[in-house]
Amino acid sequence: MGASQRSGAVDKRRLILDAAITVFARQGFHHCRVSDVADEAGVAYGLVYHYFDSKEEILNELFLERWQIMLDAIAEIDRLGEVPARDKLYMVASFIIDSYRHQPDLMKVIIVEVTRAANSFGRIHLEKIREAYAGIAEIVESARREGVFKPDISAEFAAMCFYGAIEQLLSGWIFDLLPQTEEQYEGAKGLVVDAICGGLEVSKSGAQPVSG
Amino acid sequence: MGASQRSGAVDKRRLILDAAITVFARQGFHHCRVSDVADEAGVAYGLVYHYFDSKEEILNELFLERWQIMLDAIAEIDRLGEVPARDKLYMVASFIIDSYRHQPDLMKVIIVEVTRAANSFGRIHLEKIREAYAGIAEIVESARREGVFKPDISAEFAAMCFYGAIEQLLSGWIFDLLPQTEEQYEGAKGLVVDAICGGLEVSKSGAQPVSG
Amino acid sequence: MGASQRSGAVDKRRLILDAAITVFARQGFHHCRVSDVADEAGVAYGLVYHYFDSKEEILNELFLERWQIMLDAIAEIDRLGEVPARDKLYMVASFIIDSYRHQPDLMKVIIVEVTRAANSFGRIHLEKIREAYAGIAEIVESARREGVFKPDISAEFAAMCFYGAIEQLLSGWIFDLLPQTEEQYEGAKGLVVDAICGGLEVSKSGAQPVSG
Amino acid sequence: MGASQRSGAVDKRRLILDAAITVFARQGFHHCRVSDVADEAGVAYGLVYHYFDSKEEILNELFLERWQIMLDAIAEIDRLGEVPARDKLYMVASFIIDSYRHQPDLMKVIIVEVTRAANSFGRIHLEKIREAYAGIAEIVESARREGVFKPDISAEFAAMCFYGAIEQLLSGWIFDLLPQTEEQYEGAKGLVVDAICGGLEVSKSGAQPVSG
DNA sequence: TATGAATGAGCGTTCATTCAT
DNA sequence: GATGAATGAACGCTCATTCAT
Repeated sequence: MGASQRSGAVDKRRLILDAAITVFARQGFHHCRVSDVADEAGVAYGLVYHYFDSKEEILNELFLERWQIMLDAIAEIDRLGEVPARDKLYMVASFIIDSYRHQPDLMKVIIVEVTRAANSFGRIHLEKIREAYAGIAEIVESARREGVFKPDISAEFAAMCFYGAIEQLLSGWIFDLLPQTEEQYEGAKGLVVDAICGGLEVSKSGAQPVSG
Repeated sequence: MGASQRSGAVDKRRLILDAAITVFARQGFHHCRVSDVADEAGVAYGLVYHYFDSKEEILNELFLERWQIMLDAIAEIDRLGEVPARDKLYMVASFIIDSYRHQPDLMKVIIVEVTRAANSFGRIHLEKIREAYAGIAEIVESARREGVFKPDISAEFAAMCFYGAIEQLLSGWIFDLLPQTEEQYEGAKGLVVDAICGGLEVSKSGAQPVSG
Repeated sequence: MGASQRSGAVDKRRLILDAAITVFARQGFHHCRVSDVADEAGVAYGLVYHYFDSKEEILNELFLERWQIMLDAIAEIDRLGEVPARDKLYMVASFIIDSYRHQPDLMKVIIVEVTRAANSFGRIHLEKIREAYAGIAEIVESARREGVFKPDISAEFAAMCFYGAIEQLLSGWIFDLLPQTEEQYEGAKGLVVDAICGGLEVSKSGAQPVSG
Repeated sequence: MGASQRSGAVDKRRLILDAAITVFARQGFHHCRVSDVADEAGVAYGLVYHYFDSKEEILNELFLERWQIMLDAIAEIDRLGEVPARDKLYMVASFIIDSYRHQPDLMKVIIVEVTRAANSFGRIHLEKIREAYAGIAEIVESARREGVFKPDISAEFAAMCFYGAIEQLLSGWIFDLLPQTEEQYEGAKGLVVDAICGGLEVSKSGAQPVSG
């Protein structure tokens, strides 16, 4: 943040963060050394400690930076007025999937090292993580109030299912359990919303096409 | 295997495995020492290495032991004849949630340290993990063939959503983001199936109550 | 020594000693485990401690057992009356080389792990080792007194050269730096005596053929 | 290599190597800890691993460093033109004995832990060790071709005897089996050459005094 | 005798972090 | 800012040895 930003100058801090994404994604946070990150960034590893207090702080920053963007996006989607819940959820799914599409390594790191590793140091981010679920829950809750979503499935519960399904898709891509093509990414957006909102079962009402 | 099994005799190997569950769950695999496991088991440090080749092997065994039981359960459910897909999925959800209910620490370890940590050593278990998804996918595929489930959502995709939703619920319990009561556990079984099969949206056909 | 010697019964103690020779020679004393010795002997490794106080004691016994035989042989050769010094030295060389020929592993262990490792635990055997040199020195000293050997080369010095040359030959065989055939072994006996007694240089007196 | 070389600055890498010589010689390679080396050098434990990959690498470097100097010396002596073989061998003996005189600990380490321990890791240095014998053998071979040395003792064999005799002398000094005075060292040079070249026996031709 | 489970001190190695330059 | 030498706590693993059976 406070790093030199003179035009033309290389932002070493950013360089290190980006290198960390690559290295954490490739080797895993616990299986890489600070020097691996420094090497990837092409800087002396002492410099890492000039910009960051610890190895964990790098991960923290990577997570917070990206996660906040998502929180903001969800909040913004949440604020949209006359948009149907299904469309809002499509936008959320879309945002998360596009995040992976554009920065697969970063999302891999966030999911593998933070989101699901919350028992160790990720615990400090639990509140932030919960915020995302809460944001999604609000979308669901609105729909419940409007009678569009079933009343017997709590918004919190529904939000967890929805987010869980998406994160599982990302995990599938991350670990090469699902095919990764542009079509898959794009199709997944609608399908996950269809699956969760419309359900897997064939129904009389049918699945309404998403307008997004 | 070759451990003493006379009634009354303590199986130290089992003791160590159980202690490992406790310690791995409490401190995380990477934040505990082998001596922590030995201490928890009340055995000498070296005995751990008498029974296991490495710290990782303990985790591997914990995972494989439990995961195989789940794979067998899914396979068995899959083989059931005239049972509706929704009921089968209920049984799967039920099995997984009960697994957590009865052995929360073990499931925490499996999810946090193996299932979602597949980028590091968990990688060696990817095939086993994939088998679970495949088992669920078969249930979905049958339902699709019978016209009960939508044809435009692939079985693999649906299985990922379904499993992801359940694992997210477990994560919610693990990290205290969702309330943990017997009612919650029990209710979650039906709700997650309702959510995924019937969808969140209110539909004409309505959500059929599960017969399980 | 005190082991059971009932006819037909296998002497486990001897079994362990022989296994130790094989294992120490193959892996080196420091790079093998007691269990390796037990495995080679086909006994439980607890039994090793029934017969020996420690791993080192096995080596000590192997050394002392064989070395004493050599000391006795040298002493006996030394005592021979009217035999020329060169013939006596031939007999010594012969004895040592035959020892290697018949028990290469044992001699390898003795040379590699004891004789030249005298800085660590081998130090306790220094006196025994010195005895061998002293025995050879006596043969040389007699020859000096009789005027057959040069007076300006002390017997101790000469003994060291003689023994060193032989041990080096054994090392050459042990480490495959010299060809190992029956002819080589046999020829070496005479050649090493020729070299040390007669010298490498061509002389008027010539090298007297050994009568042994 | 990259260590600070400004005058007055201490080369920690060299410091560690020298400390290792002292410690390896005193306690033996297998009976000392890396921390003993670090303590002796007065540096932190980790610094040893900053400069060396392992404990063994330190020994390897100590050996290779010194051994190469000896190989070069032998090669140079070998190349000398009109010098008699006996004088060349005197120079070789002289070089080795002086090596011990000036760096007894280093030579002790090399002989005890590498040269004669070639069955374990020393095996990797066998080729280097063999080179020394080959260098000496060339000197002998030249003498044989010129008719100065006996034709029936092969150069390789003679070289082994010669080197073995010298190493045995060093062993004698190392283990305090031979008196260590400047006179002893100096005298040994000529005596070992006399013994091997001229032989122990009194001959008509007599032992020519060495011109070195 | 014979077994091998049990013990625990010991050691090599790693690596996050500090700091002098 | 930038470097990388220096630090040392921590930890996984080994294995000689003991001991209950």
